[in-house]
Amino acid sequence: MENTDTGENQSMLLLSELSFIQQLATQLEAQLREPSNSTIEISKSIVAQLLSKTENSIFLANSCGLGSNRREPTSPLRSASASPASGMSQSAFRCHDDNDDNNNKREVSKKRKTLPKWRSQVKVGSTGGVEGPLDDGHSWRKYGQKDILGAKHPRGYYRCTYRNSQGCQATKQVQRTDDNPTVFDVIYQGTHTCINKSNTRPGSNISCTTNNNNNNNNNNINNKQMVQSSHDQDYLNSLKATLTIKTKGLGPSGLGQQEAQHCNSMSFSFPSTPIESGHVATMADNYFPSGGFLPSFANSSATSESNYFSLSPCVISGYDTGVGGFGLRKVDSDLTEVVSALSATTSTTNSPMGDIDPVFDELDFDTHFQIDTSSFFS
DNA sequence: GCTATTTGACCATG
DNA sequence: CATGGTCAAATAGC
Repeated sequence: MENTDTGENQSMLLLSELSFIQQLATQLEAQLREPSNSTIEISKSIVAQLLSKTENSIFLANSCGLGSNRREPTSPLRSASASPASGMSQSAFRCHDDNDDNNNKREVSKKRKTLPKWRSQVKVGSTGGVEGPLDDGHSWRKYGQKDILGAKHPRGYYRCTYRNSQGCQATKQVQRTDDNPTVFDVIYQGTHTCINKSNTRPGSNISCTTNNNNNNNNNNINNKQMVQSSHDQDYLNSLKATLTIKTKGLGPSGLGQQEAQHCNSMSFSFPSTPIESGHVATMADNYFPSGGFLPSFANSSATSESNYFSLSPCVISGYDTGVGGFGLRKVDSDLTEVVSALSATTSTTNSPMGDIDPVFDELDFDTHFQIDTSSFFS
């Protein structure tokens, strides 16, 4: 139905993104014009946002069909065969042409998604704590489990509980690592477009905007996005003020290259007061070129401990070399039991949020989008 | 009775 | 053809 409406909203969103990019560029220029001792940091932040917003804009343009290819990833790793049969990718990203849903219903779903992905590693308590860590602030429903070749543990497949009611396309795969039973690999796919009512944690959906623009949320989404955009800077600044970043194992000096930096694990210590997930999200937004695609780190579950996560991309040794373009090293793992238990106790508070290692799926951005995250906060 | 999970089957992809 | 991702019927739990 309101296809055009949705399209317009997408366009509006795109415009707002572009507008924001312009503002950022202006700010950057101003910074460079009047350098201060914080210029570098600020500039980096701005650049990060620029990248993020640019990517976002590209994505929006593609998903809205502004480009010739409706959704041609900037680096078509996995979707190399974006064959016409890729009904899923289309429907998953459908911007305003979902009226043929009825026709493709079945076909659609079994297609592999080409939604943006990112990976997190979540560590649970060594005590086998099933609690908390996987509660990322969203409600997930398990829809499958699969034994993965070479992995000791099966992989669990989850989708947003509100998939049906709100059309939220977010999914995640959870797998326990072989190496460390307390560590789970979580691969998020797509962003939440749902309004998670059960989740009272503020901001858990803060940036569920970019890809799947559904139904009637468009206006809200649009607004949200715009608001968020206008606050990104503030968020970033406040984050810089409040975050304590510890870089393990490597001195900042030694890292000349992005790669090196990627191999450094960084951990962020949030203030004892649970940070607003909105902030987290925004930070993630700034960190992740994918812009709106952020994992719900906001492991908000009222756990103070959860306000900690670390980035250690190097854990992902197989960055983008592996399977199907999602460069994840196949971590053998399985999460299922834990997750199952979790789903029953998602509200548990003692979630020692483990390590979250965001890895961006090449799907939507090129490798040059790698951002020197280690220097954002210092 | 409703909702979530389990699990075998189906299907796309490489 | 092997593998991984998803569906949907059966089952379990509340």
